[in-house]
Amino acid sequence: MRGEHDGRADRILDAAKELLLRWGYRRVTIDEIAKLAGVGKGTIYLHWRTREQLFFAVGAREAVAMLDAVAAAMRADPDEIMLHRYMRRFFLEAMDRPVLRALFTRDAETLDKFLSSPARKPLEGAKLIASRDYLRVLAGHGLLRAGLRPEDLDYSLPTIVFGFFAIEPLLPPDVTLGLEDKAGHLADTLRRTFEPERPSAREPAAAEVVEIFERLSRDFRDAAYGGKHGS
Amino acid sequence: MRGEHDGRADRILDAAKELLLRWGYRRVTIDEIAKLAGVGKGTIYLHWRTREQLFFAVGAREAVAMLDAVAAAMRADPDEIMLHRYMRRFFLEAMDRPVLRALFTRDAETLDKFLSSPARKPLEGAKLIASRDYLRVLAGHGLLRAGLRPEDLDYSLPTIVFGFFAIEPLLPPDVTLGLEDKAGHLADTLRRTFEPERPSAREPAAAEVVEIFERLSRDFRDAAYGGKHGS
DNA sequence: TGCGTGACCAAGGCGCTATATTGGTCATCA
DNA sequence: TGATGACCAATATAGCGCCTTGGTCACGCA
Repeated sequence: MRGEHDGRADRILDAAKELLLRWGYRRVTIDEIAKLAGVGKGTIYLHWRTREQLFFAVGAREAVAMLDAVAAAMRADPDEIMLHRYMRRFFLEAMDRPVLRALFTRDAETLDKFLSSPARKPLEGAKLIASRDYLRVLAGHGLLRAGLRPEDLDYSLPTIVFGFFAIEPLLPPDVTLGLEDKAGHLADTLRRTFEPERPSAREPAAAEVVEIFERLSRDFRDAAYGGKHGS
Repeated sequence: MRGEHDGRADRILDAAKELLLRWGYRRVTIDEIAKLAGVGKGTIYLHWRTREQLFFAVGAREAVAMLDAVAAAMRADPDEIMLHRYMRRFFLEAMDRPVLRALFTRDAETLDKFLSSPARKPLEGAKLIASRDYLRVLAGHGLLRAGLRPEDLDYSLPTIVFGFFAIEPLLPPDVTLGLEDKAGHLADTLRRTFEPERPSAREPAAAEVVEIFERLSRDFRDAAYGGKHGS
């Protein structure tokens, strides 16, 4: 059931994404997606079991693109693996991708019921924001505050990051602050709260961290295209 | 039009609050409130112009109670004026008051349309979380990080605090963390992000700060009982 | 004589039925 | 043997009276 990679799945995901952003989750029908993608309706169900799974795949593919950008940046500059640098990029990359922006800012207009749908679960939450593995590597290399254990971040880190995303739809329209500024404030908060004043060298940890994000990216890719086999 | 303080307004607000918490904003009718308060329906409109204003007053009165508790704590212990101590108490006091908890966690079940109603505006936002005046006093007495101006906090501070409230309804039911722990994490974040490592003495600023919160409390009290005259 | 009241009214909400839409299946076809 | 679209049950929507309810105000009681 896997293997036919003529890009048909991507054409379908492209169609679903475009219609999602144009009309919002509730108004997009499978028939429309099939027509726009140039396939029969049944074909969609050869790739994903349900409508929900299909839209989950749309999000997962965006996450893959973002994670790949993150990993590339880390390969180019090891400093980028620092928690505050990573989350800064995370924020910027996510806000630049309409689907992820809608997801993280909980845009009810676009996502509607999808916000509370079970298929979303693997996408949301701490898993994506910062895997336990990543934090363990940081801690192991002296890149987190002394005495701070990865599990200490389970609550604080996602909560702080969540705030910066969730506040977006509530900001008055006349805020002069740009995305870069906001990302900068987020990074500053995380650096002061979770990182040591004089961190160790980043290079020793870089390869390991990059590998973690590459694996995360593969996981999301598998989840997106292999949705047939459940989450 | 002001002056009859036989506690009638409070009886009405008590009734509105009880019904609000029991049934949610949408299901509570003015008739029910009047009956429970033991007054005629028209009497309610002698105090507030609209249903919205009445419910705003319910929230404002809760805010008054919270601000009074805050001011009392500051009077008892000047250390309490520190930003991280204040916000710790703010979080705990707000989460302990069902109406404020619903307001700050954006509990849609309870508040429904009231969440987006215009009458809410004076209640929400940075005004309540930390007035510019308060931050100016802190800065003036060396209780904020050097070089940090009050307006630098306009975005970061409410955003961080908002995150800790707004994450609440999204937390899995099995989180073992208690309110005190959460408040502690919030305080820790704010202290490390916004306060100096070795802050000056608090006493010199205490009286000024207390006065600011007392004034804020009075403003909310006026807004609650004098709703007839607009927000 | 002026505060408090509840009958009153327009406006919006709610339930009900009939109709249309649509997610998902599967017999059929190339 | 993979792709398709007619088909179906389930759900959403539109239409439409009826009922509820926010807000007013003429009246009467203290």
